[in-house]
Amino acid sequence: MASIKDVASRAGVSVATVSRVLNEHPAVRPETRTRVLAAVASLGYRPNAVARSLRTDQTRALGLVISDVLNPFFTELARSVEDEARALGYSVVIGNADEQPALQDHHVRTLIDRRIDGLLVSPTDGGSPMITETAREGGTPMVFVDRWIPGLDVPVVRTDGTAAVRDLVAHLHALGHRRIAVIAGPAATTTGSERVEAFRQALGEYGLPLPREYVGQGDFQAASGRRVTAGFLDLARPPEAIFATDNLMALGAMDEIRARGLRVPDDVALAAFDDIPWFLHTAPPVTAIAQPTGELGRAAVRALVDRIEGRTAHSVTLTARLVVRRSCGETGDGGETGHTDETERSSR
Amino acid sequence: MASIKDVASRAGVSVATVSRVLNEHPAVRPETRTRVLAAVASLGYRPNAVARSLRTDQTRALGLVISDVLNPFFTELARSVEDEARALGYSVVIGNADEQPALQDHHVRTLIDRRIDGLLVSPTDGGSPMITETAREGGTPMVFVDRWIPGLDVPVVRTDGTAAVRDLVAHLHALGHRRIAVIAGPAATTTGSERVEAFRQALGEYGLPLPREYVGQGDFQAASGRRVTAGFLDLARPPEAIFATDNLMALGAMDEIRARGLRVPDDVALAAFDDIPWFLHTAPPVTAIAQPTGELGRAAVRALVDRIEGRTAHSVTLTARLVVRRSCGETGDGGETGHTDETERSSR
DNA sequence: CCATGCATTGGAATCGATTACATGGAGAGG
DNA sequence: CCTCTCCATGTAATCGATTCCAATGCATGG
Repeated sequence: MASIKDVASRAGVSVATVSRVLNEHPAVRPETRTRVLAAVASLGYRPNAVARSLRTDQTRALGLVISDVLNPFFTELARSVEDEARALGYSVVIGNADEQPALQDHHVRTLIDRRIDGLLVSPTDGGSPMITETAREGGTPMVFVDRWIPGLDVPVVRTDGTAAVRDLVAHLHALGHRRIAVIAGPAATTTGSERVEAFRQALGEYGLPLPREYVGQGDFQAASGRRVTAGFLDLARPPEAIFATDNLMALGAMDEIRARGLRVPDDVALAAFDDIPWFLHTAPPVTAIAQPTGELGRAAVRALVDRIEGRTAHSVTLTARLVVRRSCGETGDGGETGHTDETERSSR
Repeated sequence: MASIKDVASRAGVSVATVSRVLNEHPAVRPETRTRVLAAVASLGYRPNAVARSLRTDQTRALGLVISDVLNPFFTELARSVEDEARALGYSVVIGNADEQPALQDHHVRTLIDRRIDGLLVSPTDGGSPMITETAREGGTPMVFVDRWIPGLDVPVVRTDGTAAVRDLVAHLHALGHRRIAVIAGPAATTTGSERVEAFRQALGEYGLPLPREYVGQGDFQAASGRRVTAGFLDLARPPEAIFATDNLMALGAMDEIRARGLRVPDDVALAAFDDIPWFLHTAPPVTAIAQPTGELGRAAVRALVDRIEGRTAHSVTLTARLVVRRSCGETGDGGETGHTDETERSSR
């Protein structure tokens, strides 16, 4: 592959001049500039980003360490992150932690070794040493997205779901449900604990209890949703409604309910945190709390790039909203009004 | 961040010795080795991958340019690619082409500028100049996955779906469907044309025609599936069954069918290419042709790494299989036997 | 006519590693 | 006791860019 030296000798100038042309330095005679550009074109020369990075100490790449790529929520997040990053001139290197702290650390370490300019993380656990350390040292700019680790001086871009959770409880209550259970995420993650907490509080506002046996411990994966749901359905007094704190666990819950020959919402109502296009097409369509995922990803990138480029980054909190479909029962007004605008979403 | 020089002076040796220790060069006295390792640990030194890459001319990173990350098929592919790459000591840099040739070229160019060791592509179009050029020059090892561009000397790792398509047609025929339409993908992609061709041929074996108006042109996105389906349903003699050549277009088809108040499979039967966990949970569960996605990704990485490391890479062709559910109608034997083993899949 | 200044350009150091080659010392063999 | 090896280590070149500083040339003004 042609290097800057080849271009220089082809154009009859020094490498310094070639570099200046390429970096649009003003002090280059137009005629020289043309000659250099011609040499560049004829050789098909492309600057070596590795060499440039070494010299300038910036890679124009961002790292994104995600909890689980197979979860459509994170897929969409990753996509919007990449979009915004590209718009700002950065590439994205993704690492999939698969909800495993060890894998997460591996990716963080690898990314830092590669000297990415900044790191976007939705932490899998509550206090990975690798992450807390890089946050403390402040060598690599970092921003948390979706989930975060308390007590660190790192901007957080996340969604507040408390209002939506309250709306959901109101919805369930209005439909007559009183015994409501929740499938929790890992307590070590903020989203895992916050959602349950918001739910417990909202139930309290309606004078509803959240007994211990109605809180099942999941891990944000479908299998755990199924296991927890099995436990609920085996209770002497099984719940009338189940709230899964993420979409994959809701999927597992549907599996288990269906496997027992029960029906949603007739036998058990079901709702989920994190809306995804597919929820429109399940039987029945699932009532879910929707995060502004695209905006979340874009805001996270902007915050990170602010930090990288020396501006002050601010935390951002967006709000989730309830999308009522049919998995909790029919409301008086017929539930969802029409399919048309919802379809727009799944078709992007 | 500490550099190799810092380690050297801390350990009282030269940088060469430090480098030898780090690269497990045998000619280092054990005592020296210990001293260096101690310095490394006390400084928390990590080698700068950028500098190393510049010198060794390898980045230990693979590029993956994917047609559409939001498509669960490609998400799963990306995940398995990352898994296998990590196992072999490589990182993966993903680029999402979003079915746009221009975006695809942008990513290919950026990745090559970053001097990735090899490139995995599922081409969006039939002959991007950027891709054909890099394939011809042979500078960066390349492997096609899922889709490919004919006429290039590039290994291809793909799935052969002709047998599964034939099974599908047999299934539809057995259920009494005779007027069967297909939603095609972009003709410029191999998967777009092959699937339709296999379908046409299988229909022929049953003496069924595939009239022009029963072939709708889609682009692998949900919206196009919806549009094409609308066209089908507006025909004087609408088809009894629709075969969508990818999962997103099947989703769009379901949208349109449902929006018209029609039912699957009673009014129109539906089948899709590419199985995904969600198809189990739609109403009704969708009959689909499943690719061995994980194996596809892993085989692609192995082929690419073979090429990178100087071994000869071989093309790989895996076979798809039909997964019968209920969206084409009930078979005599009751269709799917049970939910249990299928559930395993969605729970991974 | 000379000093000054500006516009261009080149030389060379530098980023952080790897590695060929040189060097010095110790032990072995004669 | 000298020389030849071999082992361990250091010196320095190198990868491909960027950028500071110096040098050159030409024009302008006094």
